[in-house]
Amino acid sequence: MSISPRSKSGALEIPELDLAMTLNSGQAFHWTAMGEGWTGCIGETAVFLRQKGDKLEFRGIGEKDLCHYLALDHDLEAIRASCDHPVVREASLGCRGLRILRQPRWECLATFILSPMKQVAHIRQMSLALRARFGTPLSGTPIPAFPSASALAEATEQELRSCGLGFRAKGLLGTARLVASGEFDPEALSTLSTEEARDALCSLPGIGRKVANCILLFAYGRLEVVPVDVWIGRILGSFRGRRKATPAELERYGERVLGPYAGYVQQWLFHRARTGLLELPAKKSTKSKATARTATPSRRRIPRPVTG
DNA sequence: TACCAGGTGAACT
DNA sequence: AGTTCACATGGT
Repeated sequence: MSISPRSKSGALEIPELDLAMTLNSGQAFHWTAMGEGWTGCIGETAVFLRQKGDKLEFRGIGEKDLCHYLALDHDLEAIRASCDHPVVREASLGCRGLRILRQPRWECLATFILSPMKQVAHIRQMSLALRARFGTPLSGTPIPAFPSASALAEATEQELRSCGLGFRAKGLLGTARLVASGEFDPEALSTLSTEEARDALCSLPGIGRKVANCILLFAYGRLEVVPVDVWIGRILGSFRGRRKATPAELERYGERVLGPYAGYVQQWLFHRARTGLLELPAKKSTKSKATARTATPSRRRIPRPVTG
């Protein structure tokens, strides 16, 4: 793999990073395992990454940009300490090293328009198809960047559908046109409050509350927001008890119970549930807590997803 | 085959 | 303001 032959490279000592878990946790969808490392790109820059223990080797990108993308400045220990819910504690320990990335705005925004009613593996397929078809290959590599808004705005809905987007093609095309024309500027959201930025995102076709929250979390560093998808809905519902709740109620509940870094907590729960490792206390056991802790049959497991 | 997936938007009560 | 429905695709 020839990534930027004589460009930047090096190695970093990382206190706490699980690169594989981070790149596979349903935030970014384009990283590909290559041998013991990962190839992909950060914005318009082709990148190779490899983690060996506490050492992170990188090629193609400068240290500063890499640290920004991987959010190595997030204090994970403090974030773990910010929520003392017993189920969260267990999930947080199982997700040590999982970091919420700082993704390029347009790329993250467009990719999450692909996400409704799709599994992570399918979002990956669609995003890779868009890159292959509409993205420009990065210098000297077979890796295409995510297509610009202009590139997608010039496509037809049928062309987008041919990448497997289904009904999502219309929203992506409409949003790409608004961004390409300058009518909507993703960069301008960074100075707005979270509420204002969310309203702005929700004005775009194909973006509702949940997708807007994903974008705010994964591209704008709004670590307090809680995207409520089917998984988080189930989990928060089980935290609350059997009473049925609207998505809005679950989101408010999550913001309150999961603490100031609710977005991080949500990501731990999502990742553990999706990989089949999250167990929840039985909803109303007649047994004592001590019994419930050791007797595994009294615990309820969140159903495993259809794996992709 | 039937069911599900990091939902949204429009049309209903 | 809450509920219901259509919307594409691919995997188990």
